[in-house]
Formats: sequence, structure tokens, C-alpha cells
Amino acid sequence: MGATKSEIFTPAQNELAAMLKALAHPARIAILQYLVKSRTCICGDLVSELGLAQATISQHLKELKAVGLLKGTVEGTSICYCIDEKVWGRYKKRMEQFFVAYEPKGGCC
Amino acid sequence: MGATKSEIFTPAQNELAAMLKALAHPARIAILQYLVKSRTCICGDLVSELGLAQATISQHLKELKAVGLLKGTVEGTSICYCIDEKVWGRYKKRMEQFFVAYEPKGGCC
DNA sequence: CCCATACATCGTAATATTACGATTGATTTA
DNA sequence: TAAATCAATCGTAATATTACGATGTATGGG
Repeated sequence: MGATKSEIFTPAQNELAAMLKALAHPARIAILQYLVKSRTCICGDLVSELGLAQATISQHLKELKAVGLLKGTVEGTSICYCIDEKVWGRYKKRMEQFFVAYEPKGGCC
Repeated sequence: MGATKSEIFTPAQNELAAMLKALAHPARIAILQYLVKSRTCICGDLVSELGLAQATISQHLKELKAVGLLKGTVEGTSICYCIDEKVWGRYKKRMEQFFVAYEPKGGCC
């Protein structure tokens, strides 16, 4: 056992869970927030900004790129990362849809 | 190694990541969506609804209760679960805050 | 009191994630 | 071309998650 049984869930449920998983780490939150805050591409100051090893950060960046949230373009000797607007918007919408589905009605429990 | 280095992140980042982690599994998404859809408390039809063992579902419910999203009250021989409106609202707000922080500006990369 | 039902918890196996040092690959500069 | 720089990848250790059978615990009915 040990592996998530994706087969028994709907594609939408699996996809949403995967989206959330991609964000569910403080380092990845920090990376995204840094990108949001700096309002521009980041070309390699992430390692000094966060307190993690270069290999670890590269791994987190890879995950964020894998789900499409980040784009990386080569910029001379370093690499320029930035948020993919479209994907970010899709994430935002999906989360909203999920949370908005429940309307509190007070009482019951 | 292997453990997340929470010390190096802000409490807000750790908290947000923990929230996302609690939701980052299709079974927990399915449980919440079922509760949302049924518009009432659920008293034990979850095991037949999802295709997971009773112990596994109980474990997922425990996680959702741990972060406060679910309340469980004893209802005779079974247990009645429902969403905690307040906590749900907090989650919703936090997610919105996170996603709204980024405003696309087109170009750059 | 005894049994059935409904959950929770324990123990454990399989798998996934996180982190880092070491190495590799690409590109710029001397 | 050689050295330097930056990031990706590899290999691996530590830890966390997922899933389930077995067992424990409480409640209601007989």
C-alpha cells in the first residue's frame, strides 16, 4: 500500500488535489510570494533569499514548473523565473470554485 | 534530512502550507465535496460512498478534524460530521488573499 | 448482560517527499 | 581554450504519507 488510489476518484478531484499539493510546502509558498512581491522575473537570488541548499530550491522550482505555475527562460548565465499568468489564473479560479460551492447555513451541527 | 525545515519560514507561510496540505489529497477533497453537496451532516455513508477502507477514511477524517475544517458530533450509534463554517470561511479568505496578491502585468517573460 | 453496529486507534508495509552533497551541463568571461 | 558561474540532475538518507487489517471502544437493541 502507501500509494494514493487515484483510480477511485474523479479526474477533477485528482487534479485539484495535485494543484493543492504543488502549493502545499512553505518553500514553494515562499518562492511564489517572492516572485509576486518582486513584481519581476527572478534570476537566481532565491538561494540566498531562502535558507535552503541550491539543489533543494532547484527541486522545488522543478515542481512548480511541472504544474505550469512557473516559466523559466535562460537569461545569460542565469535563469529567469516568473509566474505564468494564465496558469495562476486557472489556479485561482479553481480554488474559488471549490470554496464557493459551500454556502454556510447555520445550525445542523 | 527529509523533514521540512519550518524554522526558516514565516509562521504565515507555514500555516498556509499546512492548510493546503490538509486539502491536498483526492480523498479529502471528495469527503469535503460530498459534505458540501449533501448540504447536511453526514452520518457514516462515507465508507460506502468512497472506495476506501474504513480505517483509511477515519484517518482522513481525523486530519480534516485536526485542522478544524470538520466537526464531529456523536449521533446515537454513528457520528455526524459537518463542515465548520467559520474555519471554511477562514480558509477561503486565506486562499483568496494569496491568489489576489499577484496581478498579471503581461510581458517580462 | 450480550451482541451487533459504527468509529477510532494501533501496527505496519508500501510509497512519496524533503533535503543535501556531489556531479554534470551550459554559458560567459578571461 | 580554460576557468568561473549558475542551475539541473543524480544518488541517497531521513522522514512523512497513504492504506489496510486487526483490535479496541462506545452506544443501542434484544
